[in-house]
Amino acid sequence: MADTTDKASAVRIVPRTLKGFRDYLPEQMLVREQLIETARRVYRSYGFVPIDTPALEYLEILEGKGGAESDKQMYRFQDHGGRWVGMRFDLTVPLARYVAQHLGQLDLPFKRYHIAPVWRGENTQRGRYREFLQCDFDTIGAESVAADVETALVIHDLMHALGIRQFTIRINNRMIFNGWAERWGLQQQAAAILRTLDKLGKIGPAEVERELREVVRLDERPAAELLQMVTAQGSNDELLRRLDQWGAGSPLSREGVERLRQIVDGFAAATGASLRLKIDPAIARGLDYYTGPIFETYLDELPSIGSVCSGGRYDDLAGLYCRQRLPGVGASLGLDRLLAALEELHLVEPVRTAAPVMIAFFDERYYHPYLQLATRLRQAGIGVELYAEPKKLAAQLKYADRRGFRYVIVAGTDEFQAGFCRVKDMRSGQQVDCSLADDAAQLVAFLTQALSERRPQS
RNA sequence: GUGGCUGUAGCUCAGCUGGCUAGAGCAUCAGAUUGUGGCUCUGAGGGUCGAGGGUUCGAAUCCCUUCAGCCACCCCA
Repeated sequence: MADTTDKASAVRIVPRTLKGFRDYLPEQMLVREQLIETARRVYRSYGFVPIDTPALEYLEILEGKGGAESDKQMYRFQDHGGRWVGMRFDLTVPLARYVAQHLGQLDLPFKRYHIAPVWRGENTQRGRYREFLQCDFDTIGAESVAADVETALVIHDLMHALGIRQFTIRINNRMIFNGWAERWGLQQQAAAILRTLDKLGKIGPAEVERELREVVRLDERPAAELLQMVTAQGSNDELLRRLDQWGAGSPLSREGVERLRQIVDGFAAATGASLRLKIDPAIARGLDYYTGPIFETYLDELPSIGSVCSGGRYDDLAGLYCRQRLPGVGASLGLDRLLAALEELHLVEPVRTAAPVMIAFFDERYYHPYLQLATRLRQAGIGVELYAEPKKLAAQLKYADRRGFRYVIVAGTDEFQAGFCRVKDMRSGQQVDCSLADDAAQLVAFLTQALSERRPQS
């Protein structure tokens, strides 16, 4: 028809995606899903339960909760009913609303995990997108250090389960800083000071001091004192001792140091390996709502990509939505950033198939027997893909090779008439014959055995 | 959001100061090998030179705008 022709030659819409928003190819999704599954397993192993919340919230719920910066980055608009709404930029603020709203139905301490996308309209960079997946876990309504220790432990187990061996959880306690600010009457400038401190790793102590003096307008003595604390180096024990001396003039600071000590001790007791948790007085974190211990997790081999799992304690987040004071502690795994890092470090094994076995669609006349064989194997719990069309065997094997199938089943007239099929191991190239008698029992047994053998871990 | 670099085939890139029908490697498809992949050889297909506009006899090449990616600042997962 003329219409069709016109349509084909008419202006085509350019297929494209928004800046910072991405499509995921199957091989990427297979890895993503695997990581998500791992995170889920670890969270559940500590008793965290899943929740979900809407992507969209009333603007008043989200506004002003993550500091001025997240307000600027938030996607906001009026919906069809003229309501001002915003897309969530993290999972912590929605959690606060959620807890306040459902307090009656929740058992405290409430331990939940939440794996969902969040949106931030900031400039993109490697490992930094406008839509990305966060994997949060938090404990609400527990003030004890036990919840802090557990947060560190979950991060530790998480990294381990994700196959990452070279990582460091850096920990600090905001109370130490807050005690200092209190002593000097600088609570008002706290946020600005923290923001400057956060640059320490990048611009160095001298620049930070200069900025503290000139931009934040600190006097010489408090600035020098702060620098002394923040640049302290040494083992966890040494740092605890020094920080304790340093904060001697402030009960709050000393309490913070003591808490840090308890976390380090608890972590060591649980893991027997305290090296992964390192006290770092320079960790500041820009987010305003943290009040206690704070965590950042860096990959030792790629620190430049930033923290892949961060969090901390906030003692009054839900206070904005309800009267009850609800302390909480938790952290967030940045799955997309982690994945970008793993890819760069070549730590992701490319997987292109979801099923390990392929049946070659080799002879059209045996279509039904192929279907029956596939069904039989699936019933036995073996993932099977029947090649989508009858085609040259060489092409099918090539496809199987590229997609990474472990085994290909080849059967044509000769085999079916003799009652067996050939099973080709795609790695070794070797073939074995399996009888199809007795509902293909031999084939099922062979594949079950072969696939259960653990792949050698890289 | 501000500044810098980049954008040529599915991928990685070449194409010098504007000038023949825009190339290579890998990948794809076909054949050599009518029922056996990864190697080899032969051949084929595939390009709005990111998009739009401008300068010019002539633009992948120069200018402007725009979109996207990367890097720095900022902030952060």
